[in-house]
Amino acid sequence: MHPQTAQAGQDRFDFILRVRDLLLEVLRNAWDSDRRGSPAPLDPDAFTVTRPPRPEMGDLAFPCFPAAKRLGRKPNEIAATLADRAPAALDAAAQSGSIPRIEGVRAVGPYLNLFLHSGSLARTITRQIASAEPPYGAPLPDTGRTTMVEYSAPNTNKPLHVGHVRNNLLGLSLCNLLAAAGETVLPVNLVNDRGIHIAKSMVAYQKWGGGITPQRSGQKGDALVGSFYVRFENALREEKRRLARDQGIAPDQIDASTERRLEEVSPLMAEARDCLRRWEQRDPETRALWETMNGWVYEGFDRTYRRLGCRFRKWYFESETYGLGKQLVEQGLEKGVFQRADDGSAWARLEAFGLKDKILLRSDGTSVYITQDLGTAVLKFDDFGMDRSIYVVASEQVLHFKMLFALLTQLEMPWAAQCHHLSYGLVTLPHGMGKLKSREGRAVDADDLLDELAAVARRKALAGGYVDPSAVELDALADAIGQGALKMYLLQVGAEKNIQFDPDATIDFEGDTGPAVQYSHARICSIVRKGIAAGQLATEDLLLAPLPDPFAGLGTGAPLPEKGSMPDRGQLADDSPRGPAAVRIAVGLRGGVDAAEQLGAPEEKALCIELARFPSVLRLAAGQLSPAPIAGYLLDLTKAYARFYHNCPVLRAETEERMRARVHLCLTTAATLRRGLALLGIAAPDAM
RNA sequence: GCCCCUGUAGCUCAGUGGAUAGAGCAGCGGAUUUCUAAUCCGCUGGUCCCAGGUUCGAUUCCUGGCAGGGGCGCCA
Repeated sequence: MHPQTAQAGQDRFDFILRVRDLLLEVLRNAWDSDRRGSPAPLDPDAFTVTRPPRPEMGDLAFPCFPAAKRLGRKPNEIAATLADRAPAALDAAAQSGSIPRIEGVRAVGPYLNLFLHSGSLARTITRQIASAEPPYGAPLPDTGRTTMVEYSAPNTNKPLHVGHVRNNLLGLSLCNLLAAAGETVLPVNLVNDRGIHIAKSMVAYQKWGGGITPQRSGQKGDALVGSFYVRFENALREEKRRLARDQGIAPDQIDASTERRLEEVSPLMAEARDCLRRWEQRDPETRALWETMNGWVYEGFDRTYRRLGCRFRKWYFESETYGLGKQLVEQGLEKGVFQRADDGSAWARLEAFGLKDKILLRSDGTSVYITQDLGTAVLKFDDFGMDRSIYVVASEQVLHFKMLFALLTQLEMPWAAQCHHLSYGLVTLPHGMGKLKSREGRAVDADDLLDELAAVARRKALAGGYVDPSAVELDALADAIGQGALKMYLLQVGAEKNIQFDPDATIDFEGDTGPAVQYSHARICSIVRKGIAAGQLATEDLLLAPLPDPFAGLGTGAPLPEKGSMPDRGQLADDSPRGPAAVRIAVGLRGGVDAAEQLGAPEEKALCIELARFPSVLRLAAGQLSPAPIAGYLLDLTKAYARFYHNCPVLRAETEERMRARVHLCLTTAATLRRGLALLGIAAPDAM
C-alpha cells in the first residue's frame, strides 16, 4: 500500500494545504526552534485543516490537539498563540495570492478558526481553476510511478451482469483516479476463455444451435453464447433430476455430494468433459468452434466496454497463460519450494503465512485456477516492469489472492510485495433472490439494465422540454444520463460493502444521484448559452481548458485519459444548434477572476470552499484506491451549487460586473463537476 | 470449528482520534407566475450492535461478545 500518492506539484492547486503549512511554520518559529536536534515533530501529514461545524464559527478550522501533543503545550495555548501570530504570516501569503485574504482569526478553545474574505476566496479558487497551467483537468505532474490495474476479467460463456458492472466501474474509475494523480496506468483485462464452463456453451451450441449466428439471431454475441450456457445448465438440471429419480432419490434429498456423483454419470457432462479434452488436445474442429464462439463474445463485450468507457492496454488470455503457470510450479518443485504428494499432486506449504496448504497441480497433472494466476502475474511484470500491480476482484477471492501473493513471495519474485488485491463486496438481488448467478439466467444483464435506464432517462429528458426530440444525439444523451445514475449509485458506497441492488433506487434520478449532478452541469451550460444568445456574454470571452473529447461530450462515457492527448483550444466548432460547443469545456470567463472580488453572498462563499476541497478529495481517493470520496464530493458540490443557484441570480445580477463574476464562478463549478464526473467515467451533458 | 468483511435515522449510505454525528430516500408542510422544479427551504426522525480497554477526547484504535455476508487442499 502506498498511502502517499500525493506529490508536491498539486499543492499549488490546494490553498487549504498552504494554510496548514503556513500555520505549522508559525508554530515552528514559536516553539520548535528551541528543540534543535530532535527530529522535526511537526510532520505536516499529522495535521489537517477542517471546517467548523457551523459556518458562523468560521470558514476553516485548525484543531490544535496534534500540535499540543508534539510541542508539549496545551491546545488552548497553541490556538491562542496562533491567533496572535498567524495573521502576519497569512497576510504575507495572501499578498502573493497563494491563499485568500484572511479577515480574521479566532481562537475558540483548542481550535483556531479562520474567516476568509469572500471575494478574495472566490478570486483565489477560481483563478486556480481557470488559469492553471497545465489546463484544469490535466493529470498532475508525473510521479514516475507505473501501476497496472487488472479488472473486469470476464468469462467467455455469458454476458456481463450487474456484478461485472461494479467491477468495471471500480476498475475504470480507479484507473482515471491514478492517472489524474500523475501515475502511468496500465489497465489490463484477463479473460477466462477456457475451461469446463466454456465447453458447456460449446456443447449446447453443437446440439441445439442449428448453426445460428449473432447476425442471424439479431442478438449480441455474448448474449447468444450465454443463452446456450443457460440452456446447457437447464438441460443438465433436468437430466440430473431424471437420473436421481431412476436411482430412487427424491429431488429434495440431493445434496452436494450426490450432485457431484450425478454429474459424474451425466451424459451431458461427459460430452462437456470430452469437449474440453478435445480442446486441450488442440483438436482443430473444437478449436475452430471455440475461436468462433469466443469471437462472438468479444464482439459483444467490446460493445458493452465501449458503452461503459472501458479500455484496456493489454488483454491476457488464460488459454495462453496457464502453461507458464505450470512451468513455474515445476521450477518450484525442482528448487524444493513446492512439494509433490504421493498421488502426484503438487502443493505449497503456506503455514509461514498463516494459511493452509494449497494445491497447485492436480494429481493428473492439470493446472488449477491459481496456477494460471501465477503465470499471469509473472507475465505481467515481464511485459511491463511496473511498480505495482492491482487486482480488482470480488471479495470472495480474498483468500485466493493472499495465497497467490504468498506463492509469489515463496518463488522470490522481487515485486511480490507490490501486488495488491482491491476487493469489493457482492452485488445481490433484492427479495432474498440471493447471489447473482447467470447460470440460472436470472442475473440482471448489464446491457438490459443500461437500456432500461436509458429509456427512463429519455422519457424524463423529453418531458423536460429542453432537448430536441429529433436530435441525433438524444440516444447518446439518454445513455449518458442512465449511466450517470448507475455509476453514481454503485460508486458512492465503499468497495468493501455488499450492495443489495435496488432497481427502483437506481432508476430514481432525484436526490443523491448521478443525474442530479449532471443536471447542475447542464444548468450552468444553459445559463451561459442564454447569456450568449442575449448578447450579455461573448463566446470569445470563455476561457477554455481542452479535455479529451469524450470527457466533455455525450456518448460512451469517459475513456482512460491518455497523457498528451489533449486537443487544441481551437478545435471545437461553434455551430451546434443549441449554441456554442465551447460552452461545455469552458472553465471560466475572461476578466472573471478579478470580478470575483464581487462575490460575497454566503452561498457563493460556501460554493467556493467546496470547490477548494477538490484537490484534497482527489488525493484521498487516489491514496485509498477508492472512487467513493469523489462521488460523495460531487454530491456535496452539487448541493452547494443548487443553493447558490436558488439564491444568487446570475444573468439578472444587480450589476454587470457581478453578473460576470457569477458566470465565472458557474463555469469553474462546471469544470470541477465535469472533471469529477470524468473520474467516475460519467459524461457531463450540456443540456438535459 | 477457523479466517476475512460489514453493523450509524424507518430504508440506502457518508463520516480514517476532535466542536452539538450528517446526506439522500420515504412521510408531512412550503418555494418570487424564475438563469431548466432531475432544484430549493422547513419539520419529523439516533442506546453510532453490545461490553470492556487505550486516550485529555472514541462512531473512529485495541480486546471479547452478538448479528448479517463471504471464504476455508485437487470449482473458477
